[in-house]
Order: sequence, then C-alpha cells, then structure tokens
Amino acid sequence: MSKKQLIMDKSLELFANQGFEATSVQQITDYCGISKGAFYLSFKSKDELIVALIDHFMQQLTVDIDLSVRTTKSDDILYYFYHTTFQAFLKHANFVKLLMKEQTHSLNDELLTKMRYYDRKTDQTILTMIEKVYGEAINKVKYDLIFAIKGLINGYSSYLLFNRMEFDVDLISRSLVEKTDTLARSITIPFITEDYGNMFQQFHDEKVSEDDLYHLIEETIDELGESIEKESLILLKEQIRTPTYHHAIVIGLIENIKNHSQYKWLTYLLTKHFDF
Amino acid sequence: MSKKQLIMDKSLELFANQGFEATSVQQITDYCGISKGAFYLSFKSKDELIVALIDHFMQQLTVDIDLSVRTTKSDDILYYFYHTTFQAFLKHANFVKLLMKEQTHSLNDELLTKMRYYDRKTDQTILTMIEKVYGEAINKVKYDLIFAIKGLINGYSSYLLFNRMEFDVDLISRSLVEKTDTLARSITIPFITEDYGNMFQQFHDEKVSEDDLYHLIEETIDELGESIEKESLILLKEQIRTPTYHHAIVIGLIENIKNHSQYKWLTYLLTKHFDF
DNA sequence: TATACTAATGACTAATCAGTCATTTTGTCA
DNA sequence: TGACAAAATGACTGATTAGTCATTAGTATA
Repeated sequence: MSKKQLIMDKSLELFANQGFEATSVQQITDYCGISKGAFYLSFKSKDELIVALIDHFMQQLTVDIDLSVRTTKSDDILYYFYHTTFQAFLKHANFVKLLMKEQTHSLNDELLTKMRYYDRKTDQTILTMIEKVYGEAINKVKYDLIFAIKGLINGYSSYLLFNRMEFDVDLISRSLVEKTDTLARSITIPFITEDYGNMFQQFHDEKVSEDDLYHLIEETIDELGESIEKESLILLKEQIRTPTYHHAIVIGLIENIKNHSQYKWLTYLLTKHFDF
Repeated sequence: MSKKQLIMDKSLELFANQGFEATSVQQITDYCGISKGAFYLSFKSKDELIVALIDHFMQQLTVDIDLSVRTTKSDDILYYFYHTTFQAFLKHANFVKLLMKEQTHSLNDELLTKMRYYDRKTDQTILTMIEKVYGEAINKVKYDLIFAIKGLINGYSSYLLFNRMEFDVDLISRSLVEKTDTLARSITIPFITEDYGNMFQQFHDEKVSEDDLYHLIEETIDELGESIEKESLILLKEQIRTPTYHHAIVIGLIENIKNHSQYKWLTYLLTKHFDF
C-alpha cells in the first residue's frame, strides 16, 4: 500500500470518530506510525487530504450507483439502485459516518463546490432511474420525487448509523422500493416543480474532455507495474486519439480493467467515452 | 434585551454561517460590541453558550410542534404538524441552518445526549400524531413511518436551505401530508419493526419532577419585573406544593403566561403537570 | 567502499484561540 | 461630592496547531 493510501485509510478512521477539525495532523501521523514530515511529502496540506478523501469516496459511491442504474435492464432498477446504495454505505461505513457528521462543513469553497457537484450527480442518477422506470407519466412530479427519495435514504441512514451499521440490505431495499413506487404512482401535489430541472441541464450535456481522460490514463499507466492492465491502458490510450480497432476489441480492453475496484472511475469514464 | 440574549442572538448568526469551531469568542464579542471579559460574565465557557443555544431553540421547536399535535382535534392533524414544523423552521432559519451544518458534531457528550433526547422527543411527537390519525391499523408499520416522515422533512429542508428559505409553507405542508397519507395506507414491508418501540418507553412515562418545575418557576419569577405574569407564576408556584384553587383558576393563571413566547417551555411543563 | 540521491525525521516557528485577572469605568448610594 | 460596589475592559497566559526545514537514515550505483 502506498503511503498516500495508508494516510487516507487511517485518517478516515480518526475523522469518522472525531471530525475534521478535532483531528490533528500529529494524531494522524502517530496513528500511521510515520513522522509529520512524511505526511507533508504525500499531501501539501491537511485540507488537501480532506479533499482527496471526499473525492476518492464520493467517486466510489456515485460511480457504483450510477453504473448500476445505467446497466440494469430489468424491471428491478429501483431495487438494484437501493441495494447498490446501501451495499456501498456498508462498505464505506466510516466515510458515510464522516459525511453525516460534517454535512456541509464550511472548510473551504472548493469542498463545498465538490459536495454540491456530487449531490447534483446523485440527483441526475435518480432522475435517469425514475425516467427509465416510469417514463413520461412521471414528468410532472419527477423532481419532487428525487427529493423524497434522497430524504428517505437519509432518514433511514441515520437510523442505521445509530445502530452500528448492521442491517439487512435486502430488506431495506425492498422496503424503500415499495415506498418509492407508492409515491411515484400517487403524488399529485409536488412541492418541487418542473423548473427545478433547469439546474440539471449542465449535467445532461456533461462529458469529460478527451484531454482529461487522456491524461488520467497516462497517470494511471505510470502507477502500474507491468501487467495486462497496463498493456490494455496503453492500447486504449492510443484508441482515444486514433480509433482503429473494432468495437469488440475496445470493449474487451475495458473489461480487462473493469474488475479492479481502484480503477472504477477510469472504467466509468472510458465506458462513457466509447459510448455504451 | 439582556446581555445573555444579545450574545445568543448575535452568535447564532455567526455560528450559522461559519460553524461552531470556526467562530472565535473574540469574533462574537466584536460582533456584539462588548469585551471578551463581558462574555465570560454571561457564560462560563464557549461550550456553555453552545449548549444554551441548542437548548433554547430545540425547546422552541419541539414544544411548538408537540403542542400543535396535542391540541389539534380536527382531521387535519397531519397538516398542522407539517405547517407548524416548517413555520418554525422559517422563524428560526439560522438555527436550522446551524443544525444542518453541524449535525451530530462531536463537541462533547452533553450535547450529544441532548440532541439524542430531542430527536427521541420528535419521534414521540410523530408517533402520537400517527396513532391519533390512523389508530390501530397503523401498528405494524408505525415506527417505520416515523423514519420515513423524518426523512422527508430532512430531504425537503435541505432543498429549502439551499434556496434561501423562501417557500410556500402551505404548499409544502399539503405536499407532505399527501405523501405521509399515501405511505401510511400502503406500506407492507416496514424496515423498522415494532421492537424499536421499546426505546420509547422512557418517554411515555416521562414527567418532569415537581422539584424541577418548582425551581424553574422560581428562576423565572426572579427574571420578571412586577407584572400579571409574575403574580400568576407566584400563585402557580404555591399551587404545585399545595393545590387549593379550582381547576378553572389554574387554567386561567397558565393562560396568563401562555402567550409569551419566551415562556413556552414553562407553559408546556405546567400544562403537563396540571394534567390537561 | 565512496558517492549521490531520495526518503524520512522531529524540533522548531508562527499563528490562533479559550480563558484569566489586574485595572478602569460606570452607577448608586449617603 | 466622595465612598463603595458592580460592570466592563483588554492585555496577557498557556496550550494547541499547521506547516517548515536542517539534519539523518537508507539505498542504489559506480
């Protein structure tokens, strides 16, 4: 494990229990068994560590959930959405704990913007989902439904957190599917109306620039030792600038890195770029 | 306005915008136009101020809402519950903002216990309400419904906060009544089951001790100048130890202080003590 | 083994903050 | 007016913290 990873892992534990402000860099380095100087070789500041943590885990969470909504073809989209969501909460329990503790903590503008970005991202995912499930019938209440869904997730999450995060993912998913379905079919008085949708425009058209993706692949290649993954990425990098291979080959190459959880974000971007 | 009130008012503004930790005592005193020493004449520490703020406003919120649920006789209990809730949010916007910002902030155990107390209190209020509205039919899902309701309130509140707290209280109330009613009538898969109810036992039997009430009245009397309110309280104080007056007289005396919002908590306790 | 380079250390600095207390100001009596 | 007390002040203390940097330890190469 790299030193950066070690610091992120250990500091998350401390942050989850004490909060950002109450945890000193000294405490983190003691807990990691490294010196204070070593910390500043990995991160320019304490704030940079916090941003890195937020980015890392929010990406994990949002990408997981968005992927499950995008790829599920069956009628059970709602179920898989909730299942993936709470499974992810279970997996990153400490991070969820931290998020609940700090909410919109006013550390700096960068963090606030980031959190707002991920929140909007979540809105977009939920919107895609309910449009897929209910089609046009839901149009007049869909933005209202988004907030109901987010509220329900939040409400039950606080209960879970209090009960030490041991729970039946299947049961809570089925319970929330029922509630969501009931609401979707019976709301006649939406509080949040259609014009809220304008806020989403930017996300509809959002596409990571080719350059960004290119550089992200380059960075990832540098991190990797010789392996199938590295070779696949080198080939994919070329395909971005000059697409020559057959579609099936590109899919296969992406498949080679898909199963490595640390490259989920990259997989997600590649999938989006090559248009699946 | 007393110095204590001034500090509480002004510090709430600062806390709501910057959070507890990020606001220094110096900043508070500067903003109040007083010296640092004067601050410590009113509050023993910064933490004591925070506890006082939480206590003051949580009492306002919970008492308001509980009273509306207890006294409303009509079929519109749900509507009045939401209406009172969001009206109170509107009135104490800065405090709600602060609550959202800090959530379960780990300042100290006392605060955590307090917050848990008020949260349980809210649960109790909601439970009373849905039992009143739906009776026995709701028994198997009532604890589940509590969390759904709290979740919905939270979800929409975060939207309101983001939109600078300008909203139609009637519309959001009607919208949430519809959702609550729909859920209450159709949930078949509760996630939170009946055994959660054991946690409430303590609150069912809860009654403020006679001594506590007696001392609270004494303190309030000391704060008051000569007035009808003061006289009423002096008489009520005697009635606690040796009840002699007719029921109607006691009710009248309580009525005399009922309309003063700063004594809402006291009114609430008196009402409970004399069993209405 | 000598050299050159990187990784790691922890004592140190400068800044911030909660809380104190000797001193001053203000208000209230005779 | 003067004597006294209560209220208010703000410079100061001690503790804590993020971040720095001169120094040392470790490692690879020639």
